[in-house]
Amino acid sequence: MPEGPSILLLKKQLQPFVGKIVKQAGGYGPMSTGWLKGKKLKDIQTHGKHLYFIFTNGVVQLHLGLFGDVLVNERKKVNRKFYLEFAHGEINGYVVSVKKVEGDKKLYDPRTDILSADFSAAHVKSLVGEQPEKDIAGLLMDQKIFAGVGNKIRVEALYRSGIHPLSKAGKIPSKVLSKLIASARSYAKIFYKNLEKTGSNKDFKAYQQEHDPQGNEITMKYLAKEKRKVYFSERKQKLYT
DNA sequence: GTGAATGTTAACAG
DNA sequence: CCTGTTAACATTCA
Repeated sequence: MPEGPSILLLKKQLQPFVGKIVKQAGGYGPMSTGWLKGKKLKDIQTHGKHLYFIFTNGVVQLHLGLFGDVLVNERKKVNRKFYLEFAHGEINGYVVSVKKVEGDKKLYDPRTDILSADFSAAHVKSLVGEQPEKDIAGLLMDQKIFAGVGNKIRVEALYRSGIHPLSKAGKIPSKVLSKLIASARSYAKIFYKNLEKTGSNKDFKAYQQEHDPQGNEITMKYLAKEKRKVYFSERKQKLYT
């Protein structure tokens, strides 16, 4: 379920709970939940694929992994990994990972979040510049550089900016790299809009396709190192080495 | 029944 | 100690 846009939509769906008091918290996860009872949910924030529940006495960081799901006022048959119950309604997390963030250290750097208003293309560009020897496909999945990018956004952003996934980051011309960063952001927004409208995103030009919209052949390559598949057009995406 | 899929992190080896 | 590889987590869909 989760790439950045799914998490952002989740935040929106959870807004009615902001400012409300937790009646009961729990779940079978390893994090203790006693400290949440009777506390007010001050705010909900996101960064990339992370969701944060902000309380006065701590922060709960939630991640959905590959199979995670969060339901509002609904339950599945299996036990909840983490939940918050309020006087009216509840938030139920399944197969999520949860941990408490202690103290008031900075939670994240919004400049790297492709869905944040504070995103900084210049900052991300300089981070990419620090690892010129790496393949661009690998860096796109690095959450410290491109927070919120998942396999789908990666594949589509590379296709839309005409870059071969195995290009060396340092060999990509500055202008082209800027285009890639812009593509990642704009595709994430399309992704979000589709989720909001229809509940799913199937707007793919390359991901899991055999041909692109112009009929060009799409190649699938299995990246053994990360155990993920990338899809691209040999003809339209230039390999920089 | 089988296999694949939007992801991270802990544990281990070297 | 640092770095890279492997296992674990556990669900839904085709």
